[in-house]
Amino acid sequence: MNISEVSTASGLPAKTIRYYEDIGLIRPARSANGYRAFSDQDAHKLAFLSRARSLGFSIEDCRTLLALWEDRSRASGDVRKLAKDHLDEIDRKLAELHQMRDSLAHLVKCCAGDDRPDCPIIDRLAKD
Amino acid sequence: MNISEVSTASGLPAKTIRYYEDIGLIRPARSANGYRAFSDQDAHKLAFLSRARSLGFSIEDCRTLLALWEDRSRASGDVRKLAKDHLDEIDRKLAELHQMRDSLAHLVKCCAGDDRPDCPIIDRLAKD
DNA sequence: TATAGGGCTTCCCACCGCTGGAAGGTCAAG
DNA sequence: CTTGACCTTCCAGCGGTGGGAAGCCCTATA
Repeated sequence: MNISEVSTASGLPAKTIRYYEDIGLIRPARSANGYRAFSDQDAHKLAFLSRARSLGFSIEDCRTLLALWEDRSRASGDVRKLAKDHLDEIDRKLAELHQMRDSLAHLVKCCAGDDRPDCPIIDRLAKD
Repeated sequence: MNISEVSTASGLPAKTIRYYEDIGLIRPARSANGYRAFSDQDAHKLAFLSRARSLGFSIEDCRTLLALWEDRSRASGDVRKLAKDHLDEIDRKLAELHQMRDSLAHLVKCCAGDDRPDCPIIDRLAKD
């Protein structure tokens, strides 16, 4: 398989796939002409990576997850811990974003949004 | 005021303040010794920036907000639009994060997290 | 067989918003 | 006179791509 094929199959841009090789997440073979030659296993890995990334795992987490995937004697506890830590991090970000959203929504609601200069949003930022 | 003083006052790291000068958000004067000499107005601007950033506005949005703040003939509608667009963006991110969180929470809940290798998290990522 | 087009390669730069560190000038206290 | 805290500039790097240049390779058509 050439890169465009695994790209379509995995949903990852070719650029991203080359980057993943650069940082050692995958090691596709090379054809005689220098083109990357992806095996089915490479394609599976890329699909795995694509799904892990879409769940928000960092590249380093993905590296660990790949290793755990390939380790048949893994402990599911290790996977769970990684996922739980990530979940906690997401919850932290969610709380932060919610906080932002509520403040902002309140300000937007209070602002007349007309031609006059008076603006509670600016006032809040300036806090004068 | 030297940089450490406005840093403490605004809650922004000195590095960040220098960066803000670099990109033209503030233009503090200079003392004879080459040190930045911040006026009260500079300090106000930095506090404004700090609050705007903590509401998640991008640097470019902050630049616009600063200009609107200083424009006494501004239309509050312009401020409101900026804030509303940002709010919509936050809502988009919140939805995306919620989606991640729910998928991940489900998987974490389903995983035994013990010494055995069977793991629904890995299974989902591998989708074999 | 020549040529046109697409796909592939490597390489380097840009993005955002800082952050760290090195190398060196300045200032106030002891 | 030295120490140490503060300030300066500059350069590099983070994550995770994306854009684009320069150049090779492959296939199809004229």
